[in-house]
Amino acid sequence: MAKANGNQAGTPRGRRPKGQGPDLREAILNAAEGLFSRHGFYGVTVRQVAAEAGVDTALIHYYFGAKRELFDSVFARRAEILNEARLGAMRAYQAAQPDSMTVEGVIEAFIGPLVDLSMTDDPHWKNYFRLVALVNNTPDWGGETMHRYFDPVVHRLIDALKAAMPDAEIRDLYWCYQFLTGSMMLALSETGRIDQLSDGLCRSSDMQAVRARLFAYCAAGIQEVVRRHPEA
Amino acid sequence: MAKANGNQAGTPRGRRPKGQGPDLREAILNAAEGLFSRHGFYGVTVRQVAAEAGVDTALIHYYFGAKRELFDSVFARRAEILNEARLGAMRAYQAAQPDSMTVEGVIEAFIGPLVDLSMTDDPHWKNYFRLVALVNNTPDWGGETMHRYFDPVVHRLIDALKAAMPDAEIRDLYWCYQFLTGSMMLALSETGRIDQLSDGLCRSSDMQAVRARLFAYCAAGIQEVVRRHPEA
DNA sequence: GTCTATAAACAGATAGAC
DNA sequence: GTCTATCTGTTTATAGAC
Repeated sequence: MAKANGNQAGTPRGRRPKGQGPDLREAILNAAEGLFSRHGFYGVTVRQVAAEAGVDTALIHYYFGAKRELFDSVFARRAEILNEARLGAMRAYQAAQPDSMTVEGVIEAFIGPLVDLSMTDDPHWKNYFRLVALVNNTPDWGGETMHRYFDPVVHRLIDALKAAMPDAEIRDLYWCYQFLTGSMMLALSETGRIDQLSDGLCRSSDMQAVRARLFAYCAAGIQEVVRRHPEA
Repeated sequence: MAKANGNQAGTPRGRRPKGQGPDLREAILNAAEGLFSRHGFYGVTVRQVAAEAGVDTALIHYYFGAKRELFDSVFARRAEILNEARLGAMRAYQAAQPDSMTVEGVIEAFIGPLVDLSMTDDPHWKNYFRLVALVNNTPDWGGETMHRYFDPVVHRLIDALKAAMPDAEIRDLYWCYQFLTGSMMLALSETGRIDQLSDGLCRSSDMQAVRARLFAYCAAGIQEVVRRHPEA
């Protein structure tokens, strides 16, 4: 990934269009989100985004500058909303169960909001989660991006887990978080793999099935690792 | 992804070069493997592969044809070896414990060979696992590719889990497999994310730490899901 | 704000010399 | 087998008309 040339002064990049009819800026972001999430950054051309959004390529550069800045705008747009939802859920749970937090309760507060958003009628969140999964799995520049946007809420999770299990080793919690996020992101990105593997018995779009299993799965795994606290 | 034009007759694509000095065919595959695994299919140009391998682009087309065929060749090359290693480990475990298989034992037979190969001095396996993780996370065409190469060994895992837990619901096992593979692939692709998140306390290259935790984590999770057998 | 037109660079792929 | 040279189409990005 090349260097992202910072916005020069004077260019109207990032400004919202006036409130007149269809918001083309949002249309561009939605189109880019869907395409990037399915084909990756390099697998999508600016022209495809323009065609999908029903605008010209020049307009995309007018609003967002370079292609990479468009991608960053897509990623950033829902990150704040998502972080608010998660922090709210975790705060609410910690407030409701100040002295009897369970591991599974903490996990549910951390993952639940994502599953809920994915089950909304709004299909854009599914695209966004696919995109986050893709970034999370990008060794090249994904780590830096995840770090910038999502580390605070993850540290909040680690703290809550530590509160629920005071004897837990911090290193174990970090590793368990990685296992957890791998499962969560794959489930949320709905790759269709499980449909084919199970010959239709399971459908990757079945978020109800995920909800019914993922929290318990992760909670049991974490507790077992903490219980053994390996020294390696 | 465009149509893959089938090999016309007469072209020497896929043939091995004669045994003379450095094997350029393998050099190309190794270069492509490393680059594709880090930047994805569209993020790598044939010219980059050629430069990395120290050959000309024309030679790549001579050996492999189109870019997509090169990618498929990279993916297929180690798939067979990997499947053999896994099937061997699972067969060996089932033979050693015919009547007392544990869930964790089955899991270890399934994941262990990958961790072992990753800990080898040969760095190419790490690249390959990164590549598989990337394909596994590609909604577009990844499912089909995974299906073609890896479904048999996964079904073998499902069967072994069912043997270890006769009362288990098949649907639960498929879902748990998805959770498991998400954790496993993320851990094996060594994205560096946990290094940054934990501020150096954990290193994603520390396969010993993975080995000490992942098996127990997955086994406990699966057993808990099976124990509850949700109906959703 | 939005589009037309186009510049400038780069991609995948092949023909043909050696 | 391997490389030089090149064709052809596409890509990002911008300048400027409206």
